[in-house]
Amino acid sequence: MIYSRSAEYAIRALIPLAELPPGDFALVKTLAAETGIPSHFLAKLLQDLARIGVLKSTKGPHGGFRLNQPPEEISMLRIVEAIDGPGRFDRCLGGSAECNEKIACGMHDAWMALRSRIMEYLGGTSIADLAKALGEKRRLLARSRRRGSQKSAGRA
Amino acid sequence: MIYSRSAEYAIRALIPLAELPPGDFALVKTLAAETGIPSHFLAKLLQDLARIGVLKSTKGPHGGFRLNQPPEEISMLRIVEAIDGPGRFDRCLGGSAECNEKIACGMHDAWMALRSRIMEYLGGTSIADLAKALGEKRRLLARSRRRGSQKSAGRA
DNA sequence: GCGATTTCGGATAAACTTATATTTTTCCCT
DNA sequence: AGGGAAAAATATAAGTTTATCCGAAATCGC
Repeated sequence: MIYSRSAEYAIRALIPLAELPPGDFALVKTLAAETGIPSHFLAKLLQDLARIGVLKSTKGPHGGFRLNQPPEEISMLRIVEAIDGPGRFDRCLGGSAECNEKIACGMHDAWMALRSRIMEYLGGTSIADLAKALGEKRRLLARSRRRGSQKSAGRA
Repeated sequence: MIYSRSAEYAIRALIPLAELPPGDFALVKTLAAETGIPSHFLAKLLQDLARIGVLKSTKGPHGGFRLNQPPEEISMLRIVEAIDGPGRFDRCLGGSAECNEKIACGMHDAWMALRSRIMEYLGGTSIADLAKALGEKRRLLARSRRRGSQKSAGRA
């Protein structure tokens, strides 16, 4: 995997949050049920995201979590760095702590190319993008299910 | 990181093995000293690689480890799969155990594109490639370290 | 203010990865 | 055959990630 499971959870939970009517709060319990993530664990992750300003939390009745900024402005990279710590992709595949042109490492150049691909993707994809892609996919699936056979496809 | 530290160690240790005169055995202790990898831990990794046939080991005096096949035929992917287990990149970034066209996942398509890049790199790069790239880099560094006297002669 | 609801934060623990130490087995050489 | 060298196997420990639990603090409705 490219990032930790924790980061994966965080990103996954942000999508339903992005689909919420702006301003609405969601309960951790609800998000956990929707995504299948252990709720207490998710709570901690969301707290971390609240701490860095991505989410807003309120306690008490009608409380919960909501986005604290437009989903377009939240990149996957930001979440990965918040959860896994920064510099996750800085270390060269060869292992040198800091690999550069001045260090003997046969992987450096190829890794940098691949790395930039990864960073482009993570940095260039926002939660809004993910939510939108998911919505389209859901529509597509619903349509093909209506139109196609009654035979149900395998569930996961 | 893209793969585990264990896999990183294994790949790193294979490079000096590939640079050895064909047939020669290297001691774990020597490899560990050269690469800076904890020797006992490296021993375990090399044992794993011997088990899957990438390395050949012999005990006793003049024993040690050597490649069991040409380094051109050992891809990084093979090592990563041997050490980290197969399917490390099968899981979609969104978390679905098996993500495909039939499952609602907003990341699937983008991830598949990125994933194929990664697989291409890991699958397409052999230990021989790494050793060669490293050798070239070492030569280049040595030359530029002898700097001062003349501008680079432009020879390859 | 009071009680209900809900997050927050700390403590704990299970699982996995990484690392080390020790013993056993195998093999070569004399 | 016997002694020594080296990997193999096993056990243990440390560290990190993942997961769970619980009490405290905050907020709301009354």
